[in-house]
Amino acid sequence: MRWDEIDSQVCSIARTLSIIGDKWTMLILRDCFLGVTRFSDFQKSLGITKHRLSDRLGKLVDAEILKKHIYDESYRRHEYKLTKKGIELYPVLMSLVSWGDKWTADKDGAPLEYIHQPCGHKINAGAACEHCDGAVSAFTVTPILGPGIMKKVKRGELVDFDSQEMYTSIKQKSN
Amino acid sequence: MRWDEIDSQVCSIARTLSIIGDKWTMLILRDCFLGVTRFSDFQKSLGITKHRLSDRLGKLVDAEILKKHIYDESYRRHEYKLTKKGIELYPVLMSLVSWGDKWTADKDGAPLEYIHQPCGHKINAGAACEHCDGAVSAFTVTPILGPGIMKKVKRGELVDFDSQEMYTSIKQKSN
DNA sequence: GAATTAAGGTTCCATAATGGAACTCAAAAA
DNA sequence: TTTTTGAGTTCCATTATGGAACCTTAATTC
Repeated sequence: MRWDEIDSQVCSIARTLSIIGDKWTMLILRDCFLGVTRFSDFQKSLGITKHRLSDRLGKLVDAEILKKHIYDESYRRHEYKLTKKGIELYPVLMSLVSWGDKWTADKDGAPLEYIHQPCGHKINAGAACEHCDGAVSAFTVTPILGPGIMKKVKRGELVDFDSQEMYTSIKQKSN
Repeated sequence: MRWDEIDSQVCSIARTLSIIGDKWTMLILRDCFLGVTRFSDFQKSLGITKHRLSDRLGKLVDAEILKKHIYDESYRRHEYKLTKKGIELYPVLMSLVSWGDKWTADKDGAPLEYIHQPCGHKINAGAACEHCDGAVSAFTVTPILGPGIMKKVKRGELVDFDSQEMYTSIKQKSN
């Protein structure tokens, strides 16, 4: 079976992966959840080639996971924003984060941590807040810089880390 | 940036995807959680070519997500079993299922449903049981056949559906 | 007001990943 | 003795990807 036939399987996982199971697509979505909206910002953050990014964004728009909005008529420039369908992919991303934090993190710890707004505590597990058991969604969580970034910044590493600007803007939002 | 450099990103999602972000790997893991252990069963269920399956299983073993056990010394035949590290990928799979059930299911509904053993109810959301709010893990859930399979079977479709045997064995386990 | 820059792409080509089919190998069954 | 089965490998044609260069429109800079 070729991969482009995989969505014919009677399986929600196969059908989901036929849409977002591409190598780059999940990282594009990660950036979306962190507030990235413009073509050039995705490209800087990911280091993906332009034609590949163009193709992937187009497919996400086709799948109605992202929507293209024009934000400057004279420039004809747009931003890509998550739809409701896209926002609901949040638990997928969060569960990847949880697993990655536990099993792939370097000695510095998690690069980002996630705060559950209703209760103010860090989220540890897949899609439930350890502290209050409340439901977790993209709207109730704020990302903050975690030790995995902070320690490296303090040590002067990450100087030409392309995503640093992004993380700085996150930090400001969370202050 | 090439994909094989992606694990250098300071991001748990990127590092996780560098291990399991491959097109087929998640589907192999899906089968693992459904109880598939043998090379030929993976191949039948997935329709993946043998050399690709061989490569992917090898990488999962290298990543310590699967462990190879010999189950028949004279035949030199083995089975692939999830390690603790692998079992903890369960929330990732469950969140893909939830999203897929909601956004990609056909009119028949979800192909499989998941029962939370402690309370006996279906799981709806990412990683929490709707009914009792208890924690969800691979050990406390039993898959049963959902309407998306059952209705097709009743209509006589799926006759040469390769995975049918697998689903039948699931059904028996859950009876 | 000519040249440069920026956003958001597209085109071209060489390299890498993948699918399909055929082949291997060892042991058991017919 | 031949065939079958599990678990792979090898070979080759097709497809996907990365890198670099190019394009277009509008704005800025010299």
